[in-house]
Amino acid sequence: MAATLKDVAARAGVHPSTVSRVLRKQENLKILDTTRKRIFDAVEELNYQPDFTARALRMKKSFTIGLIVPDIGNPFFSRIARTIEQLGFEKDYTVIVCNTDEHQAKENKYVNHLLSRGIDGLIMVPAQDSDESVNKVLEHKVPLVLIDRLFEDINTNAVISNNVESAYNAVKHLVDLGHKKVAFLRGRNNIYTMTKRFEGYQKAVDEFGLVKSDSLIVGNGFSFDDGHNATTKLLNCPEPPTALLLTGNLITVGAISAILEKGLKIPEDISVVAFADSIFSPYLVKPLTTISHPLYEIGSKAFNLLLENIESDEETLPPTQIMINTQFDIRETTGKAKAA
Amino acid sequence: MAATLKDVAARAGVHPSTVSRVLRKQENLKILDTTRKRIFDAVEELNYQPDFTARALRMKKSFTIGLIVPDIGNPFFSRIARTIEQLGFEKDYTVIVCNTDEHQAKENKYVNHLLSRGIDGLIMVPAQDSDESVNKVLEHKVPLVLIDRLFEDINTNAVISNNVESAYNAVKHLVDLGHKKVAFLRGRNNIYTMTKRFEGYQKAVDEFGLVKSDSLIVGNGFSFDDGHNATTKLLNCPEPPTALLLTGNLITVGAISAILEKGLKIPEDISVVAFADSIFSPYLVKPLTTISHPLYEIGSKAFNLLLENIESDEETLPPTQIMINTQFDIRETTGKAKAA
DNA sequence: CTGTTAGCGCCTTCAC
DNA sequence: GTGAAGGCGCTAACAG
Repeated sequence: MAATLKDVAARAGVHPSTVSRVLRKQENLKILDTTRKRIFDAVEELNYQPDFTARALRMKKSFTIGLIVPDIGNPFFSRIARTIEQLGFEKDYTVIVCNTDEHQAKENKYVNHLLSRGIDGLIMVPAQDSDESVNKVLEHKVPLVLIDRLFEDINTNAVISNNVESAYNAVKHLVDLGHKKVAFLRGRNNIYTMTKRFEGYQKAVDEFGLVKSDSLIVGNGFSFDDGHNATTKLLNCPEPPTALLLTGNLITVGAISAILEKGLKIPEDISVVAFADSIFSPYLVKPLTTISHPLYEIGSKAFNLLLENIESDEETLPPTQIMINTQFDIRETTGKAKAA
Repeated sequence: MAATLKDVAARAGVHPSTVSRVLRKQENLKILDTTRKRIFDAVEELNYQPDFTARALRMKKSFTIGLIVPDIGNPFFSRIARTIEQLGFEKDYTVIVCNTDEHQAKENKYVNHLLSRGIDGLIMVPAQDSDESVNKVLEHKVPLVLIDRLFEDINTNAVISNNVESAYNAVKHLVDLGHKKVAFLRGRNNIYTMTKRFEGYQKAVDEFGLVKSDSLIVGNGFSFDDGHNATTKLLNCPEPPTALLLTGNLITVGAISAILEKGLKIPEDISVVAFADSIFSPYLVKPLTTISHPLYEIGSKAFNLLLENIESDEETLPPTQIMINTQFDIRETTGKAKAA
């Protein structure tokens, strides 16, 4: 078994509490003479490491934060996670990663679990079927920062993107290229980002007098298959759209695969703009025109906001919402609309 | 503050230990009469959740496993992490994710930290500058499974790939296409996978009488820039290679960008085979010929092996090493060698 | 079947 | 400056 405070104390010939003090107190707040050396020697010899669990129990502070995301396998989330973990490391916080797979039930289970673990704070991308778990966290007065999605009727800390504007600009770009019929491939319905992006899409459709039809709004999931199926369905229409607005990494890959399977050319036959954050985007079949996120910025803003809340003496700070601008890169998957 | 066992006990008019038992013991092993109901009611009313930290301290079991990888932002690792987390969830284990960035110092710090946290097991991709941290984990008798890399002189559990064979086959494929001058872009040196892949490369070079030159062995890092710079250097040679064997996701993106910047065509001017695990691989400039890993399989094999070790009564089980075969997909980045 | 007692390893009063 | 005592919330061993 690992050495304990008591062991160190015995070996150094002092009381455990003394060891505890020496090991933790700032180097010399209350100066100790040679005891100090004896203790450090003992620590060295016994290879003593304080027991984190015991300390957490006693201090009601775990130096642990939770990170709940839909899918850490998705580059968007994994790169944000990377940043958060890295900044946490610098501040001695450790992060527990949880995937909800967009399931509310999993999210609830995780939230309960993390709460009972005594995490110091939580960063999460809510699955958003309900606000149950968010409220639970709030009730427990555990610092919380939402990323990418939020509930408009709950005032929480959040780091989100300018979805409406991003989608609007993307469609406008297509309009400038002569497109009149633009499809919107949404991920799961009722998700904040989707609602907002759809809002931007709609606004542009109305403003520029594009073809408006429910048949152009397709998809209901974030996976490769979701993207593939929705696109296939679209392309099988008698008069398919000439451009696609894709709303996620995996959806994008699925859509591209469906287009290629159909033997269509991008952008000659169909243009594509995607919300995508893969490092591979610029090197696809055709370099992909994307709306991408400054992932490091999102991760670090979220982490710092959380840390502020954790370290604040106030029980709860007034919520802060940070808006991050996406980046729009016009590359080669968007081109002139085919003449009708 | 959250309710405690004592609170529940008081409210139910029983002793805390009784509550503890009722809440934990399998539904009816030793049957309790109406006390049970009183307790459950109290739990309900107080919204009681057991404190995980206290339980961990008492039971010396944290239901937590550590996962140390170089960079969770890299799809190879993030997708493995996803699997491990998911399987952990099913078994009530929670996972702490750590990025080493290939730095031994960070790895050591993390290992110490995780150990002092009392993790039940550890899955790691060692940074491999030294075996210090691996040995430390072993000393502490904490179940350990290595992924992707191992130390040949330390007998540990591990899930690795058939690197030698994979690299050999890739080069052979190039040879079949007429290539005589194949470059090897390695990631960080002294890393198990690199050594092995290089071994396969060398074997093929020797066996098929390819051009053998140190100038064809370039690169020393896993980043985009590493891939970009190494490739640029290669292409600036008076007689550049006609094919490249790339050994990582980011290296691949960097290499492709360098090739395109030079105005060269893939595969007409230069062929490319990559160890790559991005979902985007099939849809690159040219669909990428890849050696890819069954990531779910790697993650689940690793997790199950770890779980076996955690749950075993033996203090240490004999180490198991599992070899996983990569998949070779010939797509369109490899073509006939240019006539000299 | 349920209460009592003890203690996991640590930190924090409060004395001396 | 250092020791002693108590307890964070829980479980385990032993009584009854």
